[in-house]
Amino acid sequence: MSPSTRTRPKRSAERTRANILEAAIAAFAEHGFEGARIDAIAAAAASNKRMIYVYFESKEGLYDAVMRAAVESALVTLRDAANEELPPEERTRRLIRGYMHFLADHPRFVRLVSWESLAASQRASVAAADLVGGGLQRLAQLAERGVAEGAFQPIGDVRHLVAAVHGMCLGFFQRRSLLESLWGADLNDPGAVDALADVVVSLVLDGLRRRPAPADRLHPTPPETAP
Amino acid sequence: MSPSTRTRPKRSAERTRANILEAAIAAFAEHGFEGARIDAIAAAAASNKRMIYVYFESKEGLYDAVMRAAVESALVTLRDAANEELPPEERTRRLIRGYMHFLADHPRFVRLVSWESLAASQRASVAAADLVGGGLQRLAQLAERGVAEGAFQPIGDVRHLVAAVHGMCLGFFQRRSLLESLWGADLNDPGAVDALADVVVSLVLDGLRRRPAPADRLHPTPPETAP
Amino acid sequence: MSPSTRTRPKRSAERTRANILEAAIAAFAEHGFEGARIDAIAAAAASNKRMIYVYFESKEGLYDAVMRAAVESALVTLRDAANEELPPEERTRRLIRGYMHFLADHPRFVRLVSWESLAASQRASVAAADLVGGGLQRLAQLAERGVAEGAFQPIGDVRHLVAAVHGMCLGFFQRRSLLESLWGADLNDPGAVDALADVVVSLVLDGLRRRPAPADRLHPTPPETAP
Amino acid sequence: MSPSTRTRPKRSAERTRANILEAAIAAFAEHGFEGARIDAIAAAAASNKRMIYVYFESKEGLYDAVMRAAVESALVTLRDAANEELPPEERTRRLIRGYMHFLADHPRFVRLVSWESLAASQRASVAAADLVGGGLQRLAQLAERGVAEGAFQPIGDVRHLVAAVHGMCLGFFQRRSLLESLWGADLNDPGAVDALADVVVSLVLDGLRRRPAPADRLHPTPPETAP
DNA sequence: GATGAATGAGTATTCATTCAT
DNA sequence: TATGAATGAATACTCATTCAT
Repeated sequence: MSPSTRTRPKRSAERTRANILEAAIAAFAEHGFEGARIDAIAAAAASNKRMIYVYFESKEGLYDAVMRAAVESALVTLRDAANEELPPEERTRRLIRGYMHFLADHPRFVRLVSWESLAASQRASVAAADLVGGGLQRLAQLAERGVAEGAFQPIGDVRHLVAAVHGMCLGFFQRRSLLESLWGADLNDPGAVDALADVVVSLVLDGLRRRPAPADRLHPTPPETAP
Repeated sequence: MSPSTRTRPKRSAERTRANILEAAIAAFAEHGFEGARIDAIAAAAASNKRMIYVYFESKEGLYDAVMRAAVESALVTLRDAANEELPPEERTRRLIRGYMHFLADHPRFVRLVSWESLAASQRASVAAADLVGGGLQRLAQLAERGVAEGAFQPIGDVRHLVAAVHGMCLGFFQRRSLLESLWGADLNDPGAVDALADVVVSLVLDGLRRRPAPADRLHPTPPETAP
Repeated sequence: MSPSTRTRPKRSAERTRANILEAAIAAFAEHGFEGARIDAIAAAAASNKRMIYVYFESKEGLYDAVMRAAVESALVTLRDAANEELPPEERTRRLIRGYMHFLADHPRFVRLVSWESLAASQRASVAAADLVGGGLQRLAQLAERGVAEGAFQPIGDVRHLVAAVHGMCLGFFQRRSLLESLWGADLNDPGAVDALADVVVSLVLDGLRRRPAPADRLHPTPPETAP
Repeated sequence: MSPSTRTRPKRSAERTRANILEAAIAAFAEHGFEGARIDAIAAAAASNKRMIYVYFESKEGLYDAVMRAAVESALVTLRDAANEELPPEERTRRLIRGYMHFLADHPRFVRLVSWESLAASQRASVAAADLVGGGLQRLAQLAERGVAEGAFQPIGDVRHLVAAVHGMCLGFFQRRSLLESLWGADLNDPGAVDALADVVVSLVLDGLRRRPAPADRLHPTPPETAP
């Protein structure tokens, strides 16, 4: 019995599972946990309702698998960007750009995370919270390194800062359609996403307040230390 | 006490309507449109299911009333803050602080808006979108005035900036419980909210990148104090 | 206390009752017992739901009153036509014409009777059955008098004949809209009703079969008495 | 007996569908559209409520299927009778007898058509109207052929005549229980139906008015016996 | 493993009817 | 007498889940 012949049925089983998962991702992203319909998922997967229960045990089980898959794919995509060795500012720019492009390219991920954060009180799918929590902590470490290296000034709690940046980036894509119609823009266009990312980067690095020419920079910014 | 002056009739349309609306706000905020149960709302309002249909026509009608009420309360709270005549930086600080305190004080509003933005593709409750859209546009005008007055440097599209700030503020409270447990903080504490708001304000006004202070920075920020 | 002042409230009470009854006739005629809505009737009567229960005790009570009123109005209209002293043929013509005009002028009566005959198995409103039954018996007596007077030939059971004629007449108006659209006719037009009545009269009196000229009429019709 | 040849699987879509349809025919015939209860139909079909929606989509869908089935069965039964090549009088007799026996044998059909004609204004189930309308037109053609062949004298509009006959026949069975109790007869007895049909036939062919027999009337009615 | 039929608990909605004023 | 609010039982319809083949 060659391994290839033994693999055939398993292949098809895996494919069924994958089809269901794919259909479920689409459904849960679109309608949320309550709104998604098992019937519709089975139909979209060109499979049978019973199979969902065979492979995933219940609607909740399926939902968990969906969240796990989404988080996993996010991790894979984002890990690389975070690990590059670059000067703090450039690393910041890269991270923000990378994250925003990921969000732009994965609207279903954005929606899944959003639904999940709303339902968090009721269901116990820790996956998403872990992802966000873990990601935020990692970013906080990077930011602290920037401070330690003297590139960044310490404003308040670094973890707050990180959460703020995360909110900015995610927010654009949570309100994607509203903003697109408000701006007459199309966030499928990578150029548009770059421009948006640049706004975030500028804001994070330089802020909004106009300041005098760099020639006479002698004191650190906090004005109350002045007199 | 004559019966005609009795102010608390047991059968009062207004009171019943208000009870139902209150219960519905809680339910829709907690479970979203699909997840909320008419039965539960009627029970929580200590009223009868039928009354919901008398006063609100349908679940969707009730939902619309809830959104309208939420948006209205938000507008009332925010209008004042936006209308004050103050120098741009101070106005910015006030607006951000005011908005964040509003969000901190109205977690149900945060959830309602979040559910709504997810369901926007399916339902046509324009209320929330209008609020956010309108609010963003108003803020954009304010920011542009700041630029015109020479207080702000123009970074990218002002509307992008405004959306970014909105995302920051709202994001904190969308992920409220996650962040609270991550930070060991309690966002019911006004002080904690102030601190968070200050991070946002600092970020918006000054950015993160450390730069030498200008020679003539002798006084606190308000520019109009310089003769 | 003059009778006129004492009558005032009674007048208004009677008027309320009459309004309700009128609205109920319309509603029951249009939608039948199950389909009629108490709410709609109260609204159409520009009165209050409670009044219906005050005056008629229940939906069924109201329905009974409606049937009684309908039957009564029918009796009033039809009694005269039947009591005239005329030769049998003319009386037949008059009766049929009169009945058909009554049906044409009272579509709600037609519908009420039709609903009732369908619901007869379930409700015990004998009124309509009595009317039809009583009317049929009266007609049967008239027909028998015609036979006794030698004007009519006895075909089968006279009661069958009467039921057949009743079915013809009523049937036109039970299928009124279908026939109107099929014929391109308008049964509100008295002329059209007359024409229709003439068909019935001709059929009843002379039948369809063409027969030889009247000159050589020597024997009574029944052919089996011939040889 | 191999399992594959087993003809009575406990789970058979067709059987379930048929059971539901049968139960629905009974229910709609008995109570009409509004009065029929989905719960009761499911119970009577020894099936599950859900199945009704799987097979028929909605109560209205089920009702349509019921009407379609009823009409179809009527058409099958009546088509043959109408297509026979016979002399006009005999064809008339056959048609009337056939139709009346069909009505006597299918009381549910009578009730369904009656409910439908009352509700016609509200629902759009064209089936029944089409049947009656189509049937009437076909009969009208037959009658006109009789006139053309010289067997019938033209009285008024042929279409009126046909509607009248239809009303007679249907009317007997719409008022079935009333007439049965009035006559002390049982219309389940084919003989009784025949007698009733003969009344209709006599009326249609010869009318009621007594007239002297024509000289050459030597033989019983069937004209083809005269050489 | 895969399929389609079946089910029971639940969901929004409606109705006739009855209080309270 | 009249009014408007309230109610509980029912009604059409839906869903996740489980048999039977």
